[in-house]
Amino acid sequence: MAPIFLGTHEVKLDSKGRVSIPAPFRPTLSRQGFDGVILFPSYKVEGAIEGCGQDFLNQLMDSVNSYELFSDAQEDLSATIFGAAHQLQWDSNGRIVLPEALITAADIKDKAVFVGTGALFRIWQPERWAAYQAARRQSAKEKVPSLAVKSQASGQSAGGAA
Amino acid sequence: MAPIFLGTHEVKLDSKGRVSIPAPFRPTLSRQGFDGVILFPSYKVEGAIEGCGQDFLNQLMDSVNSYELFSDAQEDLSATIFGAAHQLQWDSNGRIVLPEALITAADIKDKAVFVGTGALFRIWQPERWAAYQAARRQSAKEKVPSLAVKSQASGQSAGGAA
DNA sequence: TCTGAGCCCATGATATCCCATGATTTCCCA
DNA sequence: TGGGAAATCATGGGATATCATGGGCTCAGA
Repeated sequence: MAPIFLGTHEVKLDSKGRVSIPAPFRPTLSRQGFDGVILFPSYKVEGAIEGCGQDFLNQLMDSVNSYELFSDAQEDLSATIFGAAHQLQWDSNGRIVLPEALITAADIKDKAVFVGTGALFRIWQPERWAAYQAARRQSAKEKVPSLAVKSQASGQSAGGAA
Repeated sequence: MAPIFLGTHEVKLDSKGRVSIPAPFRPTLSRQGFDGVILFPSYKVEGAIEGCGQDFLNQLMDSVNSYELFSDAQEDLSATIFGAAHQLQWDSNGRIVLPEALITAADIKDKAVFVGTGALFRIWQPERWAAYQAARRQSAKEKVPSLAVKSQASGQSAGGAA
């Protein structure tokens, strides 16, 4: 089955910087080979953390490998994504410790929001997520009226996947 | 599981020139045959040390052999990589002694950064890495979006067995 | 004997494991 | 269909293992 992350889940950071991976995400991740997640700063959206499982990472590796060895494009990707990525295994309660670097990058304080975006998910500071979501909605309405209607009919899910 | 080096780890050189191999890298390396690393001056990036395990070296050998025997390209690669490579076994605490030649080449003083780049990793002098990362990130932003999309789109069909 | 490399032990800091708790949610049965 | 029992989940906190690092000791070669 295609690994799919859906929905929005707000969680708290405890005193140790731990967060629970939303339970619905866990089976999807486990199925990909290991009980954990891979996190990296989003290369598309400033201030968000990108999350995925082993599968997506492997695809990324393949993408990278399809480039000529030591090519510029390979360089950019490798240095940018792999260098900033964290592979984190969750504990017996399904929690991980968010790395300091990512907490800073996303400006996360005591709460975080996990947002499923299909093949991967994002982690946001709650207010930022709200703002981003609002902006996206607005943008969709202005630029693609017909899509906005279609998107409303199919529910909330279309909003965050852009 | 695909051997993958991820993340950025800063370590210190002690008075004997020893550095700890970041713990997350060690299982990946051990799985490739021996408890150690192979280091060589980066072919692509001036001032960085390239690191890998046995697997990547084998892969490199194959790729070199695919060039015409005695070609210039092979000559370059062989001389640069195989000639200057060091095979280093870590001690009971997971440390290696960085060879003088590599320390000089990378201009490393008392700190070093291990950066995972997927199939291999790099060792940098911290400031150099920061500068390089910033440059690459910028470059990636301009070039990578199409790649990212490609990778996502192919996600549903391609198995994760890489 | 001197020098250097490798080996082992010590230590503080950090991350991991494990158990406990309250709040929901799910399930089952009447 | 309503109520209650059981399971799941998010969260807290203490105990334990791991890691990075520092320093001393030993053996080999010069």
